[in-house]
Amino acid sequence: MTPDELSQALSTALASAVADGALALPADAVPASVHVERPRQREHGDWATNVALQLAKKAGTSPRALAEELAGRLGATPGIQAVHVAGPGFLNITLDAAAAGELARTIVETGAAYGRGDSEAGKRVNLEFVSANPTGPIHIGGVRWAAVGDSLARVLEASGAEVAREYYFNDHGAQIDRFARSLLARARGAAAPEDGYGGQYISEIADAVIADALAAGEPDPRELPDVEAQEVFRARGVDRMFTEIKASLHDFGVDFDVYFHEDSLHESGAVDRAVARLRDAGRMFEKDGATWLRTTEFGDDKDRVVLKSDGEAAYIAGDIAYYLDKRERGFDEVIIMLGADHHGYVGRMMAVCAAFGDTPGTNLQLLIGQMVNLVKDGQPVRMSKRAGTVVTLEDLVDAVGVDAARYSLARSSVDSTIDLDLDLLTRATNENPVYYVQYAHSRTCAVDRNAADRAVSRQDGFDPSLLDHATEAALLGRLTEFPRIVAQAAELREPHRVARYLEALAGDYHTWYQQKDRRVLPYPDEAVQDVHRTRLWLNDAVRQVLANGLALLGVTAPERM
RNA sequence: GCGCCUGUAGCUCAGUGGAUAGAGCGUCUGCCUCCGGAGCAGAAGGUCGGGGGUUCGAGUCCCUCCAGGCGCACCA
Repeated sequence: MTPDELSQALSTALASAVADGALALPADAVPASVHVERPRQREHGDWATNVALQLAKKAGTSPRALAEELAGRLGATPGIQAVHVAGPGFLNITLDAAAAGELARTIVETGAAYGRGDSEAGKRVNLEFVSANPTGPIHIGGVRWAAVGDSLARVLEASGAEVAREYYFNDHGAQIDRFARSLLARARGAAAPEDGYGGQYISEIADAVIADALAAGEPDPRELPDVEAQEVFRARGVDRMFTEIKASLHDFGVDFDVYFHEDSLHESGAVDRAVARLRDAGRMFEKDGATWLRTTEFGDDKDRVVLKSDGEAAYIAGDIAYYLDKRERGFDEVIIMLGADHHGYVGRMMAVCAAFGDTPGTNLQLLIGQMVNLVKDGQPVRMSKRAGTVVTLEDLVDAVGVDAARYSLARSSVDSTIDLDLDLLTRATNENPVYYVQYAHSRTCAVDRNAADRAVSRQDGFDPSLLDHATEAALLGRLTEFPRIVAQAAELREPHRVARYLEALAGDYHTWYQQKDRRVLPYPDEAVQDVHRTRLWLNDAVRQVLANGLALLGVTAPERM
């Protein structure tokens, strides 16, 4: 019996009580589905509901009386072993072992599809994340979005959404000019320009640009006049950086469907078109020689300049055009993950969304994530290129590997600032919970290998009623939750819930495994019996769910460690 | 000054109104006579930042104060 079926049974019990006149509840107060949850305390059964507490007042009765009424009607339902009324009016439900144990077979037979659902079905989602500027390698802050964003995309896809992963490549404007000037200065052995970029990578990129140009049969860009030289360093430098970023993300297991170039919006006239459209809609006004969007009309705290008094487009003009472009490509939900240092954009971007006649929060969703801090010896370390405390994506992967990096970044809520310990990165990595989960998975695989040797197979003799131990009930209950966890992670845009779930599941598995009288394999002097075959189903169900969950996080599920 | 986020065990963090607030790491005590000890069982460790309020019930919702982070451009 699944939680959905149980919820349905409760709903039916309520409806019949109302129909009988046993319950004086208005028909519209009967919930279509009753919320059931896993109680924290094992003694409280497999499932619990507070529905009696919530409806008692409306029904003009006491919570306990209502609960008793429901318990009586529910007791006869097949698959339910016991229903108890507890505390102020909780309904605690225990399923019979066979009904619960059936799940092991269901999961194994469903395979990789177990956990998938349709809660986001029919949605076309554009998910933008990372979008780091091409003026340097991706540092630790961007890596967090890579890990979380890609997992979110996977979770949304598992819930039925069609997802495009998109990277906004910021290759237009003053930052890029500074980048180009920095490359040129370095190439000519001059000091970095004021507010330019000074990292070691600048030298490497500058050298690469020269090599690329020469290889292409072009003159040495250092010898060109300043303006032309800077243009060569800009174009080739950005291209180099772009290639590097793409490659390191790929090595991290993150591939984008679209790398969108900001420059293209300006070149194609998309910016002009978007601005014209807002102007026609009466959302723009002129003041002080500039053209403004009246974002205050939609809740922003101040109006925004879109076209500066010198005629140039302000940065937001690109964002406006980009948003419109995504919508015109047919995405009904445009999601953008941003760092906390960009949270000031929320008001203006939501206003842009509304100005186009769209619904903020639906057509446009901005997810703000907090920053990653570096910590050494318990003290915060400012990221500084000169001090060598910039941790890039590649540094992180070199230190701990892709699995540990992705997992540790994806297992926390993005609302929390993360402290990353520099010493921990360079020391032993076994403290990462990813190993706890992966170990559980490889254990299930070890059991499978040994089972094959002992000729224990899932061929015949599956008897779910044999899964009657407390540790088995706990494990089955946990396995039941997986589809809900995935749906919830998608709905709330919180993929870290998957990681936390896997840790709990791994814990339940280890506990079960450790029970000496619950071995999958018979002892040497013992014959293979149905209990062994049946437990193998459970073992394999756990393996499947661990594998499915790790896949949602972009982490491997090793068969051996 | 205004806005967003955070404050939970020694540390890093879970906990979208439920019952006795959890995990990992760290500390202490046990467990390899058989499926992998990267594991398990147990112990110690908490005014859930403070104070009000809503509710049958608040770590969770509301108000307020305190502390920390991040923002408040005709920069990108």
